[in-house]
Amino acid sequence: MGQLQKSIDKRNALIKATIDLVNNNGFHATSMSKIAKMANVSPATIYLYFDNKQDLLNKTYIEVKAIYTAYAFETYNTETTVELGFETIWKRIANFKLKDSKNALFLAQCDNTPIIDEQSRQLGIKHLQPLLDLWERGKKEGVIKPISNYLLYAYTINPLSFLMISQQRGALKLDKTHIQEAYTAAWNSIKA
Amino acid sequence: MGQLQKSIDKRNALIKATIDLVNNNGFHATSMSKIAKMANVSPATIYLYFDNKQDLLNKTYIEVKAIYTAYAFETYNTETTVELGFETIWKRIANFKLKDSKNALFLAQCDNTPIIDEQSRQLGIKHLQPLLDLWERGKKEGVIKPISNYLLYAYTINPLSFLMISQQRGALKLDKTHIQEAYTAAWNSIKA
DNA sequence: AAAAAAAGAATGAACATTCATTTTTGTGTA
DNA sequence: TACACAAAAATGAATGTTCATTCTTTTTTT
Repeated sequence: MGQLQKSIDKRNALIKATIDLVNNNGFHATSMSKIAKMANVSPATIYLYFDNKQDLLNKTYIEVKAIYTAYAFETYNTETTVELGFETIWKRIANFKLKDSKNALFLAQCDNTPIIDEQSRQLGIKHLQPLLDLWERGKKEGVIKPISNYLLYAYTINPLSFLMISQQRGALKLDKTHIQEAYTAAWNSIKA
Repeated sequence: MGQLQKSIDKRNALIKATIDLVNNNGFHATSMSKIAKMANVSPATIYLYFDNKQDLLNKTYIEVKAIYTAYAFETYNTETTVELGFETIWKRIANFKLKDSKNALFLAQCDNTPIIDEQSRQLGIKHLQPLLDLWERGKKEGVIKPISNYLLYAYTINPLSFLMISQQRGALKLDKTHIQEAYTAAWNSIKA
């Protein structure tokens, strides 16, 4: 294991610790010392990898967002029909939120609070471009209602965050049947 | 203006300041001194009205939630049809989120982070009971899909939070047309 | 003039960040 | 291979600040 690998491991440990602690206590109750302790590192070492606490949070957000969207679009092929393409992406996203709920919870928290820099937030949005493109095509083909992408997102993708948080809090147990029901509800709300 | 009135004014000022500061900076960056300053009060005075910072936040949450649900159900009449009843409640909620976006934003932030005590969160959920009752009736009458209340909430009410946050961030300008489109999408996703 | 409410200053803990050293790593030389 | 040694990485302790909360005194109310 070379030097570079070791550095990457340490960086990853810091990011993982940040996600865990922010998920459980929120950003405000997560100190640099706690992050350092959980990553088995000295507090001072964090500053070799990140400028400061805010920078650590922003970079963590961007990385998690990238993991999320890479997963979401992995099986998506731009050549398919709009309906099938949408189902493919939607189900990947649903799957991600259930399987990788730590990362999903972290994103939900960042997206609903002012803890992330606006610049990092904008950067995160760009990753969703393939889905926006698909929706534009769907509207042109008359398969999807001619409404704004914000409404499309609000009624198809965003509800998954709510369900994931509910499940995380133990209020709800989602299985394959629920996922299919949820997909049907999502598609019904936006199909032309 | 008697003593009691004066106390209530001060308490209200503290709650208002808490909402404003948490909305703009998040809970972690909101200090008791700043809250006191914004409410024109000494930091020590806060402790005459609230046990501590967490208590202040919990009580603020409960109060805002009560304002929200009082508004949501104000024009609702349990005697109407499920469809009309749902439309009535949904549009009141939409209206609240647009007109009283400060309070709505505060609730969204509390509902998506661990800053609120679980006990206060549970208390807040109880306020929605009339809507849950309506949904149960709708399922019995076969007007609404036989799916869990979590799914019903996720696809009808929760998207409004996303739209409100997007509007708040200046990414979106919602008008009456959008509201009607959003309502149609919401209803389409849950109607039997 | 007693009681209640409010105030500002004080306190001690916790925090983000920096600093002075120590440890580890990589490299050129025998 | 073994060693010296410079550069890089990592550390624990120190720093100065900020914070929630409390304490003592002052102001207001009855």
